[in-house]
Amino acid sequence: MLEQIYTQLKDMIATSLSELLRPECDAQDIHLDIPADKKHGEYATNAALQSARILKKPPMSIARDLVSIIEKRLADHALQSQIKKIEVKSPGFINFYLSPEAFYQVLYQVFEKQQDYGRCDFGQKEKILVEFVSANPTGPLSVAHARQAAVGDAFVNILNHLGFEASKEYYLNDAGNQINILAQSIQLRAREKLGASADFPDDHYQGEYIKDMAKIFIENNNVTSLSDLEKIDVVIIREFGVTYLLNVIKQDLNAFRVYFDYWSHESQVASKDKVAGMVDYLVAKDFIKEEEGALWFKSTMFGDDKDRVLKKSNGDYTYLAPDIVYHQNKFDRGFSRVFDMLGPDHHGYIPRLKAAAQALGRNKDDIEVLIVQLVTLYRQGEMIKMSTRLGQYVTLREVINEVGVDAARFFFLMRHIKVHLDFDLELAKQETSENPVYYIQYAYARINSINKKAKEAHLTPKTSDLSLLSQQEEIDLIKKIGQFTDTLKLCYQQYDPYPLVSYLQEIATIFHKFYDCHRVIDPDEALRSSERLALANATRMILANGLQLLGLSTPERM
RNA sequence: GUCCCCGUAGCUCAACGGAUAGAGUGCUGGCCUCCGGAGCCAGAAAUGCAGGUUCGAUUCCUGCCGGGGACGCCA
Repeated sequence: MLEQIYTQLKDMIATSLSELLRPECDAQDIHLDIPADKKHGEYATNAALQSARILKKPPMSIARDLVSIIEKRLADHALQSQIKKIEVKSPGFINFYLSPEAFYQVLYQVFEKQQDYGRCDFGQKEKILVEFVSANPTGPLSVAHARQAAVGDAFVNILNHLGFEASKEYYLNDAGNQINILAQSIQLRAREKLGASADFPDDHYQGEYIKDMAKIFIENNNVTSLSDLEKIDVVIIREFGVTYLLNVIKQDLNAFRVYFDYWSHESQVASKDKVAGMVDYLVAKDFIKEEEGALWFKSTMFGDDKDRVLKKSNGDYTYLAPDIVYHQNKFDRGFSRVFDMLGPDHHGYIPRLKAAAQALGRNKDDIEVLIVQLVTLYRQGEMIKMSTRLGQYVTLREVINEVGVDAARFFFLMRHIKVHLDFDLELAKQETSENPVYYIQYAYARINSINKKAKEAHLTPKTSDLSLLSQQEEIDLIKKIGQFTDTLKLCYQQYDPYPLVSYLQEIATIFHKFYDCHRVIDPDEALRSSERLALANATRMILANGLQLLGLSTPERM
């Protein structure tokens, strides 16, 4: 409802302004904002300030002219009953104050839509594929992957709530060079187990889990001697390794409550012949050049700063080649836009991907790359050093075991994706009472507690006379509830679920204040109690929806 | 050398180009005869430096200083 008022009001300001500007020029973009300070009303526009230069008049006088036009138009408009007051404030802002009736619509809507509140057709069912985590199956997931998992999962949930048809995809690099190294690593560790002393190269996977895998492999295949082992093709070991680690990864993700819609295997979607076919296509399009015995993708044609090797002089393809095939595959599957979540070390890869999109005949914005910055783990203020190569890193599983899924997911979500994240394990675990996720969940639990008391008192939520909700804290809460959908849209615009996190903290704060100032169940005022109960339950619905979108639980009690 | 991210309160972080720069934490002091004190209220405390664009800059642009990261015929 507030959304409708917002767009209608914005339209009205735009047309009124263009009346003022005529014939000089057309009205440009109108900004209608929600002021940070509620003293400035529910909405505010800077239209007068912006047109001061064009009209060569003082902003204040433009604002007054604009308001008189708006008021004239308002006279026979449906909006009139929704707007209580229009005010001009120095240096030229126009502030709009809504009538209480406008706010109360929000509550009706929440009760009507329940868990579907906030759903809209904003996304127009656009098919979007979000690929994230996509860690190579060469070891358990680390905390860096964990951040992507939490962010990607929440982001897709939000997109779907906004009316997109978004899916979660994990791309499994099961064909590259690193998989051969994985197989060799297992093989070497198996030899060691069987008594052979072998050098273990630095570029092989050093983690202890490789030794465990070697042991299991030996047992599963009844290998009792070195000669038994020699008879086994390394391909068998490779398959064992990938399958085993894929299973580990899936279990870790499930424990983290992240479930992917699709698992694409490089070996299938980008097989050697498909890659060769893609190269042929690019050659035919003249996007390929040959130099120093290698084939280069002429990505500079599409804005990249240098051309990129696609096929090495030794005949092998680089990572880029199957990746282009893979992205074609995504488009072939009917997705109109694809999002790739990558680590900051891949930011140089973005122009290559955008170039690829264009070489495939798509728009460069059909591939969007979301760079998720690194996570630094701390324990009691001490930084934990990690190295993937040495197999020294904290796994997702360890974080889950130590701080729990809710706290872990929340910590990964509590910063913009573009900034480094400091994650202090002790903070997430020990100071639970000061942990922001509990602050939000506590608000939810409190409402459940109120509901229990209400039931005992035979009170039910009612919205028959919402005008009883006139206290400042009540109005503040209703207004915040009305901003839920806008917040989700902001998440989409920023390609980041963070705004929802901050919104939930804010609404929890407002609720706690409301709770502290006013008794919901007031034995002396049954009628008002019912209305307040309705307000509390609308808040409960928002908290539940928001927490669920972020993949956080909604504990009835704490 | 080129590119990316970040410099805001003691610490960790906010602020679609807007009005008096907000939270948490820590510090000081208050609040349950009552729906859960994992809560609420009050106080002190900040935009790295120099220019530019703008009616208006923490935000955008340029340069500098400082911190982190990336720049392979690796994946």
